[in-house]
Amino acid sequence: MRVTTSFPLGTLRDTPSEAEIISHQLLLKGGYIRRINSGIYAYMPIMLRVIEKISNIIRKELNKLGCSKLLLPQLHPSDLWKKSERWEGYTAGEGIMFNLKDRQGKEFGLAPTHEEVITSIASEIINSYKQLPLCFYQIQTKFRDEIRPRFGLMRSREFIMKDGYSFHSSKEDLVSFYKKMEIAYENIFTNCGLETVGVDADSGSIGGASSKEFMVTAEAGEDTILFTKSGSYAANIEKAVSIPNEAIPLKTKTDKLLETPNQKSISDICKNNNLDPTQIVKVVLYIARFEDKSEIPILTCIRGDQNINEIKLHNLISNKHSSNLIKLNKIENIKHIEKNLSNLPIGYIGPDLKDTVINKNSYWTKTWLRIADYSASNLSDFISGANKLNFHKVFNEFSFSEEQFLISDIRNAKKGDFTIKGNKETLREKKGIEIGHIFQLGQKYSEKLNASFSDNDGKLKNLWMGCYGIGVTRIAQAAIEQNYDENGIIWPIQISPFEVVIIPTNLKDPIQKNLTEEIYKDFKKNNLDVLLDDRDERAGVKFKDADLIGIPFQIIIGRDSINKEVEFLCRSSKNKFKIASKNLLEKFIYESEVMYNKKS
RNA sequence: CGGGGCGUGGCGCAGCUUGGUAGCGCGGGUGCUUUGGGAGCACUAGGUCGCAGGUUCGAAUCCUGUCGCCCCGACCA
Repeated sequence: MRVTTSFPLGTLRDTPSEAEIISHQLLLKGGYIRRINSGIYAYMPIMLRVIEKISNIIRKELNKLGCSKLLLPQLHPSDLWKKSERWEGYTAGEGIMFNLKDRQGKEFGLAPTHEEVITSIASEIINSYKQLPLCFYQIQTKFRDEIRPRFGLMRSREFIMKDGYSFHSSKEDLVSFYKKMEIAYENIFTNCGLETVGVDADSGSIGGASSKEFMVTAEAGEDTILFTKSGSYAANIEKAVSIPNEAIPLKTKTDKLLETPNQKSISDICKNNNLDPTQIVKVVLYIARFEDKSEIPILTCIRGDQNINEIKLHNLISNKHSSNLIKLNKIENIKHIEKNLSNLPIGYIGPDLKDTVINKNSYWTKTWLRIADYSASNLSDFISGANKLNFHKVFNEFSFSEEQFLISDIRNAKKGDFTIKGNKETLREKKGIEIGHIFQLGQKYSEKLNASFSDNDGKLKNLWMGCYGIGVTRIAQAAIEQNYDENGIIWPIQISPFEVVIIPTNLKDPIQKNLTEEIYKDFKKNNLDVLLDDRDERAGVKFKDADLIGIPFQIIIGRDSINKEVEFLCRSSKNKFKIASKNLLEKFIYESEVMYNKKS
């Protein structure tokens, strides 16, 4: 490609002020993307080449696994989503699905994901176990009306994703395919030149049993991952389990009230009464709203030094209830409290808070769903709220009985905790960017959408499903977050828009011009990804742009042209040397092979 | 949704406090010089100052409303 005739660069001299993180700044400054609206970007020609490289790597690996590529519609009729019972949750309130009506008044959603559509198709074309397993995938734009789009392509409202869906006749087959997919994913990310970590993950609103996320570790990441040094354990903090530090036993052994005026926080109580946070049980109230419009008040207990993991809590409540849990809010809004609760001593609530505080005329369920984390239920002597303003209470031999409490893990694991593996390893913490996620969905969608097949025993059974996502545009940005320097991007060669850029320093010199053309044609003839910066610009401008856009190799054609010599420069190592032009092609092929193999 | 910030030419910004009809740097165009790390000089094009009201002889500037964007949080997978 020639910059002047077919490949305009569009680099910027100043960084647009909207960009906060380095990868976003470099994408904008390098002319890769342009913002059209909040979370909506145009991919410029140079960006599209990166996207296509990533797509090709994905396609090769998935085809090896026997997956078939297809393309599904993006406009989905609401009835499909109503069948899976996700329409309300995805459109109402803070749902993320853009939705609209056609001229007939029929409702549609703009696809954030494709489980419904693919399951509906699979149910039509799969009749027999003999057709299984099958895996379909597509690479396509997804739409999500994010509450807060940010960081460029990291969390945008329109983004390109590879999503794949597999169908199986048994759970065992699903599990074995899932494991193959896990390896395929590792290959894909390695082939993209990325360093990733696989972690146990929450399966979220997609649903399903087992799930694993692939993370690019980077400071700018929005997820927190907990892991051990040895690699024996790695999980997203949303899912991570651990053993908290030991509690300090409470000395006071008698039931009594503790006057604690204006001591609403754990730290206040500890400071004023010479207590340790591990001697306190913290009670947090929530209200859970379900798809069927019912609302259940939740009372949670956890040890004072620990924090509630609302995702675990969400999943726990969701599993205990037949309708979908749409929203879980802390009870802290004064208007809500006044409307539904009476005599609630905020800041002084204990695990034995009476059901009678819930107003008779409230539309909430009239009993608390009481949930205790293990860290609380393991305590029998502790301090907690006395359910009386300005008083706490010593609880002595209190029992979190299973009749009254749902006892479970609803705690946030944190760095420094011991793992549950019993090997005395402690957890470390890093930020990560989620670029891939694989799920064992099970039969959730095949049941709801009635997708069944005849098994070899002649019985009609529901399909077993897996689903597998990769954020294509997110990979591109994550790769930059992992590979840049003060001059710009340093692409891994596997996903770089070009493998090499030719920079003639003075095209007015006929000797340089001729040599440039000679070399460019030679590279083209050998099917190499080569960009020729044939602009009538000063050399410095072209050097700056070449560094900024981050092509891994640069060929500089200058004064030494007279001797048929050029310079060959490696963007990442900054190594630069002179070479006779007749040896250039061979040298380049060798060096690029080394670079490809180094990471893949 | 809560908190903070910002909307002035393609990009980055100043001007606003104290109203007088818009400016700087980069970028664009033309010419000459220059030519290995974002060149110099000269000329030049380009903006109804987010939008709508209001105050005033006069509004980028003051007032009211509104829209949008960015950041932090809530939330979300």
